[in-house]
Amino acid sequence: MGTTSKALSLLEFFSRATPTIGLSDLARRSGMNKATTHRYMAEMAAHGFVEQIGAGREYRLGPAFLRLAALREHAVPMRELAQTVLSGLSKATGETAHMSLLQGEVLATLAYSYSAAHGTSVMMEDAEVLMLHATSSGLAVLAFSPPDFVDAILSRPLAARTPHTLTDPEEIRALLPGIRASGCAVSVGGFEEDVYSHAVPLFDADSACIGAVAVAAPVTRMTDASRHHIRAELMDRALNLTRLLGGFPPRDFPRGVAA
Amino acid sequence: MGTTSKALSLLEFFSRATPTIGLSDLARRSGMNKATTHRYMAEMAAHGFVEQIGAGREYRLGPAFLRLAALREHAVPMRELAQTVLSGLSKATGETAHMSLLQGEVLATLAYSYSAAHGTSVMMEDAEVLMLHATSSGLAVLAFSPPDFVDAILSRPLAARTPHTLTDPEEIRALLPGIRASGCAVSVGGFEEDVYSHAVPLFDADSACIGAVAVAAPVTRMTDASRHHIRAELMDRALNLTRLLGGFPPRDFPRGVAA
DNA sequence: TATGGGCGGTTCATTATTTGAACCATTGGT
DNA sequence: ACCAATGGTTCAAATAATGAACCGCCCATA
Repeated sequence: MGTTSKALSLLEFFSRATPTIGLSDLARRSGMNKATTHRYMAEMAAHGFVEQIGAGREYRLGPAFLRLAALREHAVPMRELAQTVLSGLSKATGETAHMSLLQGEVLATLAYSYSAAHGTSVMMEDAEVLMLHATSSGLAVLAFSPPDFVDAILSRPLAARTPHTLTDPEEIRALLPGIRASGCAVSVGGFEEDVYSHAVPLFDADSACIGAVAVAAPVTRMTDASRHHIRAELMDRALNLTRLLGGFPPRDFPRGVAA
Repeated sequence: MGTTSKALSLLEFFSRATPTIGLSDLARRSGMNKATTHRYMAEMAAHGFVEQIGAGREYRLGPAFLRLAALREHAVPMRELAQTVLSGLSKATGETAHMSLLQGEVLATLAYSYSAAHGTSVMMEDAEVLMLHATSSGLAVLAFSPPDFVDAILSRPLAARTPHTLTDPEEIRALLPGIRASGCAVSVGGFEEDVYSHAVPLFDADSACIGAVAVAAPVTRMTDASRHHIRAELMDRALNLTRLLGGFPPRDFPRGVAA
């Protein structure tokens, strides 16, 4: 791992929960030397990737990201495409639809859409990070990822987000063939209690899995009929989104509507 | 300059005009060795900052920026950014600085900052609403807005706030090319009597005009020297604010310091 | 008002990392 | 068949990163 990687990895410590981090704190969290941390942050600050704020001189993410995100979106209007597909999906299912992209070993939420069909909906956060083992989206991605990647993920400790989170690597591994066969992963209460979630993977131009689109509903609202309906809509629209993004499903991806 | 800085500087070569760049091309543009360039890009690709696309394996900005921009947006509200820029501007000019955003067909004041340099200052109101035809900010916005928007505004009755308010649509229209050329609009007593006001437009990520930042001074205090000084500071800092907000000035926006 | 512990930031000899000319393997045009 | 590009890799030489100890500061507690 090079110097640049180490510097960039410092950015991973910023999140919704911790939007600003002090120098010592950051050094502690990252396990890096304080001097090293300071040098990295100073270099990134020079490029607008981070900036220091106020009295404590704490660091936070910088303005450069807004500019670069705008350029990215201009070059690849992924978010815009995703948004329209998700709007249609949430409208068709009456539930919350969201899309997340694989970034390293987690999924980052890129876009979501709520439905006004019911008084309650599953709520999402911007830039929320989803564990691969704890969500339907994660399972969908794992099922269509290379074996060594799956091994790498499942060899790490699997944190339980809820009492229903699957934490046994072999149990998870056993689910994957079924997901590969159906093209759709399911998680009940694995990430949030009382959330029933379906997910279908997304693929890039090389048929590599790059993320997933999912529909999340309150468990209380799920019936056999709604499950079937969600599954059909999700499969159809996720495949469409893959195509819109310029990707191709793998040759063995189940194209027909599953039973 | 450290390794990380050099790696990050590679990102500067991506723009709207050149959204994707090949390895050799990037090495050539940056003046770096090809091997070095490749190592940098590989490290940044591992973090999702860039990704390779298609046949030529060209690089483009990666999806990580979308997530980090969302976090930045969450951590730093627009008002706070505006406030710091305005503080600097009022301090530098010794006059009142304010920023307003286009909301429908009027400008809404978002933030302002007074200076303690003089015994008197132009006073502002919170959330004050500014008419587009009666203020320097409004003229700045009109000058950089689409023609149909300008037509819509100027076809309505134009109320006179003071005896000096411009109310003739054609007279206003005639001012716009000059504002476009200089990047800076001026109003003397159009909104409040005895107020001399300069304004520079703000732009979003699509180079659409979203508002303006302005400096308002008592007419009695204005000299050629102070006008020139205000204009220079305003241009500089307004452009900076556009950048901080993740926006881009239009390509034809006058970047150099006007005479 | 001392004092101790936290903070952000800096130093400099030691050390590990970056560096780049030359090198493949491919591709596409002539 | 060739040439000139491309993206990518190698390895000894050279340079840049590293981190324990340090500074000055602020603030809460004694």
